Amino acid sequence: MQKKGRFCKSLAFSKALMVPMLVAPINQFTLESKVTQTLTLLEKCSNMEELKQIHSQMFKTGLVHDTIPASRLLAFCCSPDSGCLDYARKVFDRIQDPNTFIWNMMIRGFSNSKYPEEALILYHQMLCCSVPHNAYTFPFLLKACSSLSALEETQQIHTHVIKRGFASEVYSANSLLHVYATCGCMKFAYLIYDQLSTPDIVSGNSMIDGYSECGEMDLAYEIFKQMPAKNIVSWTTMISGYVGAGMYMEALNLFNEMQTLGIEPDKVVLSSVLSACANLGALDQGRWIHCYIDNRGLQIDQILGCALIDMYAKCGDVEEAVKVFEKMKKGIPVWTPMIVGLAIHGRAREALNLFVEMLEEGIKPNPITFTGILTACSYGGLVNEGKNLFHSMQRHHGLKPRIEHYGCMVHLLGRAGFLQEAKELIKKMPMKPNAAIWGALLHACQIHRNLELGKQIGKILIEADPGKGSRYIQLSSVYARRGEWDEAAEVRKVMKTLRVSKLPGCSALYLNGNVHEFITGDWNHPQMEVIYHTWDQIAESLKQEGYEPAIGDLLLDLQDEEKEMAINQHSEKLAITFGLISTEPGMTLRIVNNQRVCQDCHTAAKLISKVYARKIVLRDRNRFHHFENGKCSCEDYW
DNA sequence: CTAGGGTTAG
Repeated sequence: MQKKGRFCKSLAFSKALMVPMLVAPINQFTLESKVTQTLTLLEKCSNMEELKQIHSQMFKTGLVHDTIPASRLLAFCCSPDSGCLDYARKVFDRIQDPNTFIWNMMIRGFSNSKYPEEALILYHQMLCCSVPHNAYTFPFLLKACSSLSALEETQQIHTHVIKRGFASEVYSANSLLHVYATCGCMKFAYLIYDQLSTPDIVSGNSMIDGYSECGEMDLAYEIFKQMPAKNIVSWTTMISGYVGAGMYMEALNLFNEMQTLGIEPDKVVLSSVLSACANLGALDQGRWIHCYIDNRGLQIDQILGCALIDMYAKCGDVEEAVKVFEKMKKGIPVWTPMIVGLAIHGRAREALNLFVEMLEEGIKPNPITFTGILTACSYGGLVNEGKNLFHSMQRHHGLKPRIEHYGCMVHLLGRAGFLQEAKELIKKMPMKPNAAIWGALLHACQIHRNLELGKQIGKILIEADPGKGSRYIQLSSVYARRGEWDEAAEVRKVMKTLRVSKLPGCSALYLNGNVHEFITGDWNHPQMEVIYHTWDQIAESLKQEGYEPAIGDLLLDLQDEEKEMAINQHSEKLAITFGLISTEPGMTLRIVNNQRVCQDCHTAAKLISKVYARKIVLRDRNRFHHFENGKCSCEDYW
């Protein structure tokens, strides 16, 4: 009975015999030569089709029950790229008393798969079968815990690690440490780290990563600094930790230090550094890295290409981004960051064309592609295209719109003046609207002067995002615009009582590799006297062109003169002024600002581009403004 | 066998 069952199962495997022979049959000589031949075949095997043929030959030669060839067979099935875990499972189930090696392999297979929970189930079975553990068991198993963020299971396994005497075995200990670190349990992670008699580089790297994830950059750096030996992973982890925490300058400084020490960067650390450059708008550094990549002949993979294109786009040099994209197009195409890049520069039509081309090439868009393309539509005022794309997301691409896509749509509708429709969409959306959604609607209310709705939304917004200063300012300026000064002042007072502060406005100007930072109202730049004096002259010449300081949105119940003074101190103006006096006539000014550019600075920049015949490329919090000959690429809606 | 990377609405 049992035998018959087995035979039937083996038939299921030999189905592969029906397809043309991919693998030469085994000559049946001695047992030893059969084993060697099978092992050689398994080594050369490159896909499941071949594997199935080898497997069926193993039935014929009887080698299915031989531990070594059977293990090899399983190993192939468990490999993440070309294997097939279902098949592995079937093979495994028919092995009598699998040894530790085989159990480990199965656990590893599932921990690297889409179903890591299966690895935990297997481990449970392994325990039931009283199979001994070895040094490989826990690292594989804990990898599954780490992908599942399964803290409770990790703690249980932790006790097993101790009981079975693996607590001081570095691989097991490091694996445990890593799970705790990725789950944000730095107390436990530290416990393990502290108890290791000689923590190694991997232990340290996991600690750095863990602290970075928790935003504890000082502690992360403390570990980094104290590590007796570091490798490229240590540097990468620390640098990308800084990038994740928004500490881009620290990331670049550390990268420079790394190079001073003669450590050769690889593509992993370079993609992190490129991200830092992108966020800072540090075009020169970014270009340097691009040159470095080319000179070293480093292979540009998808991630690196993505980082490069994003860097060029966010540093204002879209043309260069397009060059990189075109060059990569044949090999590893990176459409999404290119579409996003065109979008933030307001080049909506080009972004749309690229999207169409991408579909024609048969490349599947992902959710980020859609945020990019919807952003492009909203900046370009392409309402119908945007609506159609939004609907096609689910209908044609099987992607459920996420909150950020609704955000794009609120912005798209709001920008075009369809405030009610935007409001309806928020009401209809299947998830709870967040601050970004309300913020987009409120901004549209301000732009289209629907102040009644703006007041309502402003209140909701503060409830949704009470810790953010700019939200109070937004509401307060709605009141100010209506001339309701008492209410405006009241909002400000609440802000003060709650000790919510507003991020100061900051603009950076990049000149010959140096960064010049200006903060609104700050006089700390050595040439500040000259800058303010020059601005007064510029303002005079702009006024002759019809410039009137736009003080209507200012919140405070100040005299007009005082208001004018307040906007004259905006960091954008200081940076532009400094740029005008520090560069040759005709040179493009590149400025990065940390907030949404205000109405007045926008108007001033437009006029300056005409009067002083300068191109100004201004990156604000959300997008780029290219000022040229009195006009802005955003067409005055941002 | 353990550790590191990119693109995400306003």
